[in-house]
Amino acid sequence: MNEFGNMPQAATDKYQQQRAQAIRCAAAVFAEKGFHGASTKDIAERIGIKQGSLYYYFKSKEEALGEVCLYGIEDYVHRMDGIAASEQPFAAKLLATVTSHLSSYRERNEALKVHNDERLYLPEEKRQKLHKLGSRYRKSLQGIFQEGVASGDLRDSIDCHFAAQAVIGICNAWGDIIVREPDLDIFDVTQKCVDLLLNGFCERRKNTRQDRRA
Amino acid sequence: MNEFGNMPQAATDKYQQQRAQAIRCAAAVFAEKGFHGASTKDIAERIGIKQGSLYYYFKSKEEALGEVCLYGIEDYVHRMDGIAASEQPFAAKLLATVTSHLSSYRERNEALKVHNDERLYLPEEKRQKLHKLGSRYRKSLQGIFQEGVASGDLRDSIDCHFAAQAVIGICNAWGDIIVREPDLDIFDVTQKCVDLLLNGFCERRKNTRQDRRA
DNA sequence: GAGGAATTCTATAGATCTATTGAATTTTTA
DNA sequence: TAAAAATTCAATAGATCTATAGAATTCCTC
Repeated sequence: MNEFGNMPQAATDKYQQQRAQAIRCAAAVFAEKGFHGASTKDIAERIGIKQGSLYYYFKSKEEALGEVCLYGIEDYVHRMDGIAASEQPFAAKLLATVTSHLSSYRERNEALKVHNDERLYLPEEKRQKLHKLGSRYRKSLQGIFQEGVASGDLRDSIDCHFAAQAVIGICNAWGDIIVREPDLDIFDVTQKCVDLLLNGFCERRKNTRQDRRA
Repeated sequence: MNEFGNMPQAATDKYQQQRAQAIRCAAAVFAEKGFHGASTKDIAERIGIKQGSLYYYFKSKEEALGEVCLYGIEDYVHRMDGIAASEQPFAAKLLATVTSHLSSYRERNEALKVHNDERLYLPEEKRQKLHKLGSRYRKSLQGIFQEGVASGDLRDSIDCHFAAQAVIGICNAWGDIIVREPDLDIFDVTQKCVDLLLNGFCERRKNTRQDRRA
């Protein structure tokens, strides 16, 4: 105990590292059992400490959930910012986006799953914060499509909102599969995904502009 | 009480109807709070009975979850069987599939959500049964794509497994949105979805075969 | 290695929650 | 309408689970 009781020493490096480890453990447990199905005992055991000690790192179970959710998406939201701001042609941005999204599933699949499935159990304020991050992601993606239309790479009849959500849907569906099947090649899936988005599945007489570029 | 204790009278029509109503209430509560987050008291209150009375309709909370999950997908799996077996051209089957999938979200969104998010908390046997239904759905959809390739409507370079999962991903993403936004027109979303799948988003010089048919 | 700071532990209060049991009530049947 | 069947209820055992408090232990620094 220290002069303030058992308050954590948020300033120290060691504390922050151990907390980060605790967040990853919590992610694994929440991903497996869900927020309400996972007990603080489960999480503590995964970390290798006793149940009560968990509260040295988190004020509550809910706070732990918040940290896991944030950890799950902060990374790929930031990568998305970079892609959207970069000076690449449309097709390259789309490819980078899909690769990034699918890679997130490999790297942080547990935390990402928790974010997708459990964030609604967070208190309003925290949920709002995550919602804003998600919106930023969707808007960036939608912006990429709008640029594609403006540059003439895409048909001007397409609905960019629909397109962005469709991409997210495909990436989430295949993200789950990628997690289940570790031998799957992300780049291979990415290629198929981009091919669908650009060209569709329909038989074609003539090569498209994209095909000729490749 | 009857001669067998308080056993439910599974044979009677009234019992089956009330049980069906209980399943729909359970679906709503599970959808809102998740399986572990929802208590039997919550479910009973939604039905309008006391907590203990719930066990007249379900052997356990887990059984209730199983019934909700089944209710969530049985309908659209069966509709899918019908579509796959029908004698329509490829594009019509694809359109029917997407419409059916999106409509399921409107009609049974709570149970469907529960199936998607909570079925992993079911005991092995029940989960297997649902998994088989899901597989049947995926295989039917994949089969439709294979027919499309065989008939020349689709490029023979496409990966039908990828295609089927992509369709499911898009439908799930847009299904969620459709539930949140009641004013959205399902047919409009369906059209955009099929257009993406057939033609992609890319600018095109020549009309495709599908376009000319329309 | 002594003293203070940081970390973990034990123990527990108090609030759930599931499932069971037998009684009470309502509905149906004769 | 009275008996029988079906449905609901109240009460509770027993097993959780979260969060707290203060003691015990480990770690670091001088």
